Amino acid sequence: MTSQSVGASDNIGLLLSLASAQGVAAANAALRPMDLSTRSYTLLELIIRAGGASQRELADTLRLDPSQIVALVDGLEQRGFAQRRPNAADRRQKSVVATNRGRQAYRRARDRVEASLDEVLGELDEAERETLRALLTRIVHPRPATVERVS
Amino acid sequence: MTSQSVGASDNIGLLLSLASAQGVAAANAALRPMDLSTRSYTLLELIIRAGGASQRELADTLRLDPSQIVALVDGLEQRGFAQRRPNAADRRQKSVVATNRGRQAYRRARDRVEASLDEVLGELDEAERETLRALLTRIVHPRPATVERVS
DNA sequence: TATTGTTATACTCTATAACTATA
DNA sequence: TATAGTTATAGAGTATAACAATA
Repeated sequence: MTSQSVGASDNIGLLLSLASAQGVAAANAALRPMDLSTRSYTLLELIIRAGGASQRELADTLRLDPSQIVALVDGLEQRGFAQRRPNAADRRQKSVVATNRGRQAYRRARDRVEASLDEVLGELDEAERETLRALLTRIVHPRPATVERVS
Repeated sequence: MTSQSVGASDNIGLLLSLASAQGVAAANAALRPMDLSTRSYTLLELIIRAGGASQRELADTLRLDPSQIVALVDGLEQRGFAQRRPNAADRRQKSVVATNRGRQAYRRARDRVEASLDEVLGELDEAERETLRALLTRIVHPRPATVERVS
C-alpha cells in the first residue's frame, strides 16, 4: 500500500481548504445541469432571502470584489434569474432582485445542493454540523475585539 | 448602516469556503516575502515530515492532479528548496526530498504561517481549535462506509 | 471628495487530455 | 494493460487599477 502514506496531517489550514474544495466541487457537480455554479447559486440565495440587495452589499457578504459581482449578476440576468432595478433613493445603486423564474430555479437547485452537501458532511450528525457551523461563523464573522482604549 | 445588512447566512458550504479563503489569503500574505505560496509551503512541509515522497503520493494527499505537482516541485527545485531523486526500486517514480536550504526556509516560514493562522482563528481557544480540526478531518478523510454486502 | 457600478487586464487555480517511460 | 511523471491548453477564480455617474 503505497498511496495515502504521506498522511493528511494536522494542518488546520490545509484541512479547511480541502474541506472547502470538496464542498465546492460537490455543489458545482450538483448544479451543473441547472446552469448554475456555486457562486451564482449563493448569490441567487442571498437576493431571494434579502428580497433584493445592492451589488455593494453582495460584494461585502460574499467577500468578493464588486467587479466580480458585475459578472455574476450579468450571468443571472442573461438566464432570466435576476434583474437589476434602479434605486430611486440613491441613483448610484442598483437593486438586484430575483425573478419568479429565478426563485423557481433556486428551489430546484437547493434540493440538489443540500443533497450534495449532505454527502460531504455525511459522517457528521446534526449536532456536530451545528458545532461546525458555529465555529466557522466565529472565524468568518468575528466580533470586533473589545476596544480597550488606553488613555 | 447599509453594509452587512444581507447577512452571511447559515449556509455551511459558504462558511467553509469563506473561512478557507481567509486562511489561504492570510497565509499567502505571510509567505509572500519568503518566495513561497500556501501550496508550495504545504508541499515542503509534507516532504520534510515524510522524509521524501513520490509525486503521486503528494498528489493524493493534497488532492491535486499530478500535473499540478509537477509545477509545484519545479518551483521548489528552482529555488533550491527540494530535489527530485531517482527511485531505484521503481524507475517510473521520483522521490521528492527537501534540501537543507528547504528545511531552513520551512522553519522560518512556519513561524509566519502559524502567526497568520493564529490571527484567523483568533477567537477560538485551543479546545475549540481541536474540535474544529477533528470535525474537518472527518469531512476530508472519511472512513469508508462499512460494506454491508447483501448476498 | 467619496461611493457605486463598470471595464480591462493579468495572474493564479483548476480541469482535461494526450504523451513517454517504465512496470 | 496500467501507472508515474510530463506537457499543453482552456476555463474559473482572484486581484488591481482606472473610469463615469452620482452622492
